[in-house]
Amino acid sequence: MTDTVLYPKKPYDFHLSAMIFASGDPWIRRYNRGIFRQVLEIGETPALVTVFSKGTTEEPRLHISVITQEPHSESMIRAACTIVSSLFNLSEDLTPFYRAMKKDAVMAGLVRRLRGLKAPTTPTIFEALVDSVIEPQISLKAAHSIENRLIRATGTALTLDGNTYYGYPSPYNLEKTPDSTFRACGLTVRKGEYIREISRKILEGTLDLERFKTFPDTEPIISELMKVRGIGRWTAELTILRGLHRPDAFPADDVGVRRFISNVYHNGEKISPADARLFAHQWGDWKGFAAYYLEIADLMGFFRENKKTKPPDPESGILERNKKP
DNA sequence: TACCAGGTAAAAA
DNA sequence: TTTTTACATGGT
Repeated sequence: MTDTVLYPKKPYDFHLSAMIFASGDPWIRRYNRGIFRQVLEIGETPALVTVFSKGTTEEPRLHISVITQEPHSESMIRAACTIVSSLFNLSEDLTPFYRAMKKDAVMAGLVRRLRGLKAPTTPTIFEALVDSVIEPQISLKAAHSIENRLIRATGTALTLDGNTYYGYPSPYNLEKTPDSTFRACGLTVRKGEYIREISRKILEGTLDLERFKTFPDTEPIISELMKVRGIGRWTAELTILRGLHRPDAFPADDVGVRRFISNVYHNGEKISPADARLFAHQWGDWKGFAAYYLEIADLMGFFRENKKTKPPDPESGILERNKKP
Protein backbone atom coordinates (compact mmCIF):
# COMPACT_ATOMS: atom_id res chain seq x y z
CA MET A 1 0.00 0.00 0.00
CA THR A 2 1.44 3.32 -1.05
CA ASP A 3 0.24 6.87 -0.57
CA THR A 4 -0.95 8.88 -3.50
CA VAL A 5 -0.72 12.65 -3.32
CA LEU A 6 -3.43 15.09 -4.39
CA TYR A 7 -3.05 18.84 -4.70
CA PRO A 8 -6.37 20.60 -3.98
CA LYS A 9 -7.15 24.00 -5.41
CA LYS A 10 -6.14 26.59 -2.83
CA PRO A 11 -7.21 27.92 -0.43
CA TYR A 12 -8.20 24.64 1.17
CA ASP A 13 -8.17 23.73 4.85
CA PHE A 14 -8.57 19.95 5.08
CA HIS A 15 -8.84 19.86 8.86
CA LEU A 16 -11.58 22.48 8.90
CA SER A 17 -13.42 20.85 6.00
CA ALA A 18 -13.27 17.36 7.52
CA MET A 19 -14.30 18.48 11.03
CA ILE A 20 -17.91 17.85 10.10
CA PHE A 21 -17.06 14.11 10.25
CA ALA A 22 -15.30 14.30 13.62
CA SER A 23 -18.22 12.79 15.52
CA GLY A 24 -18.90 10.07 12.93
CA ASP A 25 -19.05 6.33 13.54
CA PRO A 26 -15.42 5.07 13.27
CA TRP A 27 -16.56 1.98 11.35
CA ILE A 28 -18.56 4.00 8.83
CA ARG A 29 -17.00 7.42 8.28
CA ARG A 30 -14.88 9.37 10.67
CA TYR A 31 -12.33 12.14 10.89
CA ASN A 32 -10.10 11.65 13.90
CA ARG A 33 -6.56 12.79 14.76
CA GLY A 34 -6.13 14.30 11.31
CA ILE A 35 -7.17 11.14 9.50
CA PHE A 36 -10.34 10.64 7.48
CA ARG A 37 -11.56 7.11 6.79
CA GLN A 38 -14.52 5.79 4.87
CA VAL A 39 -15.51 2.71 2.91
CA LEU A 40 -16.17 3.69 -0.69
CA GLU A 41 -17.35 1.61 -3.62
CA ILE A 42 -14.67 1.90 -6.27
CA GLY A 43 -16.10 0.39 -9.38
CA GLU A 44 -17.75 -2.64 -7.81
CA THR A 45 -15.18 -3.10 -5.08
CA PRO A 46 -15.55 -1.81 -1.53
CA ALA A 47 -12.35 -0.17 -0.33
CA LEU A 48 -11.28 1.52 2.87
CA VAL A 49 -10.04 4.93 1.81
CA THR A 50 -7.83 6.99 4.11
CA VAL A 51 -7.10 10.68 3.63
CA PHE A 52 -4.82 12.98 5.57
CA SER A 53 -3.22 16.35 5.01
CA LYS A 54 0.47 17.19 4.82
CA GLY A 55 -0.06 20.67 3.47
CA THR A 56 -1.37 24.05 4.55
CA THR A 57 -4.40 26.13 3.61
CA GLU A 58 -2.36 28.05 1.06
CA GLU A 59 -0.30 25.05 -0.11
CA PRO A 60 -2.74 22.17 0.31
CA ARG A 61 -1.52 18.61 -0.17
CA LEU A 62 -3.46 15.44 0.65
CA HIS A 63 -2.31 11.86 0.93
CA ILE A 64 -4.70 9.10 -0.10
CA SER A 65 -4.38 5.41 0.58
CA VAL A 66 -6.64 2.54 -0.44
CA ILE A 67 -7.03 -0.80 1.31
CA THR A 68 -9.00 -3.68 -0.17
CA GLN A 69 -9.39 -7.37 0.61
CA GLU A 70 -7.78 -8.42 -2.66
CA PRO A 71 -4.73 -6.70 -4.13
CA HIS A 72 -5.74 -3.79 -6.33
CA SER A 73 -4.38 -2.05 -9.41
CA GLU A 74 -3.04 1.43 -10.08
CA SER A 75 -6.25 2.30 -11.90
CA MET A 76 -8.21 1.61 -8.75
CA ILE A 77 -6.10 4.11 -6.82
CA ARG A 78 -6.69 6.67 -9.54
CA ALA A 79 -10.43 5.99 -9.32
CA ALA A 80 -10.27 6.44 -5.55
CA CYS A 81 -8.56 9.80 -6.01
CA THR A 82 -11.33 10.91 -8.35
CA ILE A 83 -13.93 9.95 -5.74
CA VAL A 84 -12.03 11.66 -2.90
CA SER A 85 -11.63 14.72 -5.06
CA SER A 86 -15.38 14.99 -5.60
CA LEU A 87 -16.13 14.01 -1.99
CA PHE A 88 -14.17 16.96 -0.65
CA ASN A 89 -14.59 19.15 -3.78
CA LEU A 90 -10.83 19.53 -4.03
CA SER A 91 -10.80 21.23 -7.44
CA GLU A 92 -13.36 23.84 -6.42
CA ASP A 93 -12.20 27.45 -6.44
CA LEU A 94 -13.51 29.33 -3.40
CA THR A 95 -12.28 32.75 -4.47
CA PRO A 96 -15.42 33.79 -6.45
CA PHE A 97 -17.54 32.92 -3.41
CA TYR A 98 -15.25 34.89 -1.13
CA ARG A 99 -15.32 37.85 -3.49
CA ALA A 100 -19.13 37.80 -3.53
CA MET A 101 -19.33 37.70 0.27
CA LYS A 102 -17.28 40.89 0.73
CA LYS A 103 -20.42 43.01 0.45
CA ASP A 104 -21.88 41.43 3.60
CA ALA A 105 -20.00 42.37 6.78
CA VAL A 106 -21.06 39.24 8.67
CA MET A 107 -20.23 36.84 5.84
CA ALA A 108 -16.99 38.70 5.13
CA GLY A 109 -15.97 37.98 8.73
CA LEU A 110 -17.01 34.36 8.45
CA VAL A 111 -15.16 33.64 5.25
CA ARG A 112 -12.04 35.14 6.81
CA ARG A 113 -12.30 32.94 9.90
CA LEU A 114 -13.30 29.86 7.91
CA ARG A 115 -10.90 30.40 5.00
CA GLY A 116 -10.36 27.19 3.07
CA LEU A 117 -13.59 25.50 4.19
CA LYS A 118 -15.20 23.48 1.42
CA ALA A 119 -18.48 21.64 1.91
CA PRO A 120 -18.28 17.89 1.27
CA THR A 121 -20.40 16.06 -1.30
CA THR A 122 -21.83 12.60 -0.75
CA PRO A 123 -20.29 9.87 -2.95
CA THR A 124 -23.68 9.39 -4.62
CA ILE A 125 -26.81 11.52 -4.91
CA PHE A 126 -28.71 8.49 -3.63
CA GLU A 127 -26.89 8.73 -0.30
CA ALA A 128 -27.75 12.43 0.02
CA LEU A 129 -31.37 11.66 -0.77
CA VAL A 130 -31.77 8.76 1.66
CA ASP A 131 -30.15 10.74 4.49
CA SER A 132 -32.43 13.67 3.72
CA VAL A 133 -35.47 11.39 3.85
CA ILE A 134 -34.41 10.04 7.25
CA GLU A 135 -33.82 13.42 8.86
CA PRO A 136 -37.10 15.35 8.81
CA GLN A 137 -38.73 16.25 12.10
CA ILE A 138 -36.20 14.60 14.42
CA SER A 139 -33.04 16.12 15.82
CA LEU A 140 -29.78 15.75 13.88
CA LYS A 141 -28.38 13.56 16.64
CA ALA A 142 -31.36 11.25 16.51
CA ALA A 143 -31.14 11.17 12.71
CA HIS A 144 -27.42 10.35 12.72
CA SER A 145 -27.83 7.43 15.06
CA ILE A 146 -30.65 6.10 12.88
CA GLU A 147 -28.50 6.55 9.75
CA ASN A 148 -25.62 4.69 11.35
CA ARG A 149 -27.84 1.81 12.44
CA LEU A 150 -29.27 1.57 8.93
CA ILE A 151 -25.81 1.55 7.36
CA ARG A 152 -24.65 -1.19 9.73
CA ALA A 153 -27.80 -3.23 9.12
CA THR A 154 -27.98 -2.95 5.33
CA GLY A 155 -24.65 -1.60 4.05
CA THR A 156 -21.67 -3.36 2.52
CA ALA A 157 -19.44 -4.89 5.17
CA LEU A 158 -15.70 -4.84 4.60
CA THR A 159 -13.52 -6.78 7.05
CA LEU A 160 -9.82 -5.89 7.22
CA ASP A 161 -7.48 -7.14 9.94
CA GLY A 162 -10.42 -8.34 11.99
CA ASN A 163 -12.18 -4.95 11.90
CA THR A 164 -15.46 -4.60 10.07
CA TYR A 165 -16.23 -1.36 8.24
CA TYR A 166 -19.53 -0.51 6.56
CA GLY A 167 -20.13 1.22 3.24
CA TYR A 168 -23.34 3.00 2.37
CA PRO A 169 -26.11 0.59 1.26
CA SER A 170 -27.00 0.40 -2.42
CA PRO A 171 -30.49 0.93 -3.85
CA TYR A 172 -30.53 -2.85 -4.35
CA ASN A 173 -30.00 -3.48 -0.63
CA LEU A 174 -32.48 -0.88 0.53
CA GLU A 175 -35.15 -2.01 -1.94
CA LYS A 176 -35.23 -5.40 -0.27
CA THR A 177 -35.08 -4.12 3.30
CA PRO A 178 -38.29 -5.03 5.17
CA ASP A 179 -40.32 -2.81 7.51
CA SER A 180 -38.99 -4.69 10.52
CA THR A 181 -35.38 -3.73 9.74
CA PHE A 182 -36.24 -0.08 9.17
CA ARG A 183 -38.18 -0.07 12.43
CA ALA A 184 -35.33 -1.76 14.29
CA CYS A 185 -33.03 1.02 13.09
CA GLY A 186 -35.46 3.61 14.45
CA LEU A 187 -37.09 4.79 11.25
CA THR A 188 -40.83 5.17 10.99
CA VAL A 189 -42.53 2.53 8.86
CA ARG A 190 -43.48 5.37 6.53
CA LYS A 191 -39.89 6.57 5.99
CA GLY A 192 -38.93 2.96 5.31
CA GLU A 193 -41.58 2.87 2.59
CA TYR A 194 -40.25 6.08 1.07
CA ILE A 195 -36.72 4.70 0.95
CA ARG A 196 -37.86 1.39 -0.51
CA GLU A 197 -39.92 3.16 -3.18
CA ILE A 198 -37.07 5.50 -4.10
CA SER A 199 -34.72 2.50 -4.35
CA ARG A 200 -37.19 0.59 -6.50
CA LYS A 201 -37.61 3.54 -8.89
CA ILE A 202 -33.85 3.76 -9.25
CA LEU A 203 -33.54 0.03 -9.99
CA GLU A 204 -36.40 0.27 -12.51
CA GLY A 205 -34.81 3.31 -14.12
CA THR A 206 -37.84 5.55 -13.53
CA LEU A 207 -35.77 7.77 -11.23
CA ASP A 208 -32.30 8.66 -12.49
CA LEU A 209 -30.62 10.78 -9.84
CA GLU A 210 -27.21 11.01 -11.52
CA ARG A 211 -28.88 12.61 -14.52
CA PHE A 212 -29.55 15.71 -12.37
CA LYS A 213 -25.85 16.52 -12.65
CA THR A 214 -26.52 17.66 -16.21
CA PHE A 215 -29.31 20.08 -15.18
CA PRO A 216 -27.96 23.64 -15.34
CA ASP A 217 -30.59 25.08 -13.00
CA THR A 218 -31.52 24.00 -9.49
CA GLU A 219 -35.26 24.66 -9.50
CA PRO A 220 -36.15 22.01 -12.15
CA ILE A 221 -34.31 19.41 -10.06
CA ILE A 222 -36.32 20.39 -6.99
CA SER A 223 -39.62 20.00 -8.84
CA GLU A 224 -38.56 16.64 -10.31
CA LEU A 225 -37.56 15.33 -6.89
CA MET A 226 -40.75 16.63 -5.26
CA LYS A 227 -42.85 14.38 -7.51
CA VAL A 228 -41.56 11.40 -5.53
CA ARG A 229 -43.48 10.39 -2.40
CA GLY A 230 -41.61 11.34 0.75
CA ILE A 231 -39.67 14.19 -0.84
CA GLY A 232 -40.80 17.72 0.01
CA ARG A 233 -39.01 20.95 -0.78
CA TRP A 234 -36.77 20.72 2.27
CA THR A 235 -35.67 17.17 1.41
CA ALA A 236 -35.07 18.13 -2.24
CA GLU A 237 -32.97 21.15 -1.31
CA LEU A 238 -30.89 19.25 1.22
CA THR A 239 -30.31 16.50 -1.35
CA ILE A 240 -29.11 19.01 -3.93
CA LEU A 241 -26.91 20.84 -1.46
CA ARG A 242 -25.21 17.67 -0.21
CA GLY A 243 -25.32 15.42 -3.24
CA LEU A 244 -24.93 17.90 -6.10
CA HIS A 245 -23.04 20.63 -4.25
CA ARG A 246 -25.01 23.39 -5.97
CA PRO A 247 -23.89 26.72 -4.46
CA ASP A 248 -27.40 28.16 -4.78
CA ALA A 249 -29.44 25.38 -3.14
CA PHE A 250 -30.72 27.13 -0.05
CA PRO A 251 -32.94 25.21 2.40
CA ALA A 252 -35.05 28.11 3.65
CA ASP A 253 -37.52 25.77 5.34
CA ASP A 254 -34.78 24.41 7.55
CA VAL A 255 -35.12 25.38 11.21
CA GLY A 256 -31.35 25.35 11.61
CA VAL A 257 -30.71 27.76 8.74
CA ARG A 258 -33.47 30.03 10.05
CA ARG A 259 -31.96 29.89 13.51
CA PHE A 260 -28.52 30.97 12.21
CA ILE A 261 -30.00 33.89 10.28
CA SER A 262 -32.16 34.92 13.19
CA ASN A 263 -29.30 34.69 15.70
CA VAL A 264 -26.77 36.50 13.58
CA TYR A 265 -28.84 39.03 11.69
CA HIS A 266 -32.11 39.45 13.62
CA ASN A 267 -31.09 39.45 17.26
CA GLY A 268 -32.63 36.04 17.88
CA GLU A 269 -36.05 36.95 16.57
CA LYS A 270 -37.57 33.99 14.73
CA ILE A 271 -38.10 34.31 11.00
CA SER A 272 -40.37 32.50 8.58
CA PRO A 273 -39.13 30.38 5.67
CA ALA A 274 -40.39 33.09 3.30
CA ASP A 275 -38.39 35.74 5.18
CA ALA A 276 -35.32 33.51 5.12
CA ARG A 277 -35.68 33.07 1.37
CA LEU A 278 -35.96 36.83 0.90
CA PHE A 279 -33.02 37.42 3.20
CA ALA A 280 -30.86 34.90 1.33
CA HIS A 281 -31.53 36.71 -1.93
CA GLN A 282 -28.66 39.09 -1.16
CA TRP A 283 -26.25 36.14 -1.40
CA GLY A 284 -27.40 35.48 -4.96
CA ASP A 285 -26.25 32.18 -6.40
CA TRP A 286 -24.00 31.61 -3.38
CA LYS A 287 -26.78 31.32 -0.82
CA GLY A 288 -26.29 27.58 -0.34
CA PHE A 289 -22.59 27.99 0.46
CA ALA A 290 -23.41 30.96 2.70
CA ALA A 291 -25.82 28.72 4.63
CA TYR A 292 -23.07 26.09 5.00
CA TYR A 293 -20.62 28.65 6.39
CA LEU A 294 -23.28 29.77 8.86
CA GLU A 295 -23.88 26.17 9.89
CA ILE A 296 -20.20 25.46 10.49
CA ALA A 297 -19.74 28.76 12.33
CA ASP A 298 -22.63 27.77 14.57
CA LEU A 299 -21.17 24.28 15.13
CA MET A 300 -17.84 25.85 16.05
CA GLY A 301 -19.51 28.11 18.57
CA PHE A 302 -18.77 31.41 16.82
CA PHE A 303 -22.24 32.67 17.68
CA ARG A 304 -22.40 31.35 21.24
CA GLU A 305 -19.49 33.52 22.32
CA ASN A 306 -21.35 36.56 21.05
CA LYS A 307 -24.71 35.77 22.59
CA LYS A 308 -23.48 36.61 26.09
CA THR A 309 -22.94 40.12 27.40
CA LYS A 310 -19.44 40.03 25.97
CA PRO A 311 -19.09 42.51 23.12
CA PRO A 312 -18.54 41.00 19.66
CA ASP A 313 -15.03 40.56 18.39
CA PRO A 314 -14.63 43.54 16.06
CA GLU A 315 -12.31 41.48 13.86
CA SER A 316 -14.93 38.86 13.19
CA GLY A 317 -17.49 41.09 11.59
CA ILE A 318 -20.13 38.96 13.28
CA LEU A 319 -23.05 40.81 14.81
CA GLU A 320 -22.06 44.10 13.30
CA ARG A 321 -25.64 44.48 12.19
CA ASN A 322 -27.04 42.76 15.22
CA LYS A 323 -27.83 45.76 17.33
CA LYS A 324 -30.93 46.42 19.34
CA PRO A 325 -33.13 49.06 17.71
C1' DT B 1 -42.72 14.78 32.35
C1' DA B 2 -43.22 17.24 28.81
C1' DC B 3 -41.61 19.18 24.59
C1' DC B 4 -38.86 20.28 20.78
C1' DA B 5 -36.07 18.72 16.93
C1' DG B 6 -32.83 20.82 9.66
C1' DG B 7 -40.96 17.78 7.62
C1' DT B 8 -44.21 15.09 5.08
C1' DA B 9 -48.27 12.77 3.68
C1' DA B 10 -52.61 11.50 4.75
C1' DA B 11 -56.84 12.07 7.40
C1' DA B 12 -60.31 15.07 8.98
C1' DA B 13 -62.88 19.13 8.85
C1' DT C 1 -60.19 23.51 -0.04
C1' DT C 2 -57.68 24.21 4.47
C1' DT C 3 -56.32 22.40 8.94
C1' DT C 4 -54.96 18.83 11.97
C1' DT C 5 -52.57 14.65 13.11
C1' DA C 6 -49.24 10.63 13.22
C1' DC C 7 -44.78 9.56 13.16
C1' DA C 8 -40.27 7.87 16.41
C1' DT C 9 -35.41 8.91 18.58
C1' DG C 10 -32.54 11.77 21.51
C1' DG C 11 -31.65 15.68 24.37
C1' DT C 12 -33.11 19.04 27.86
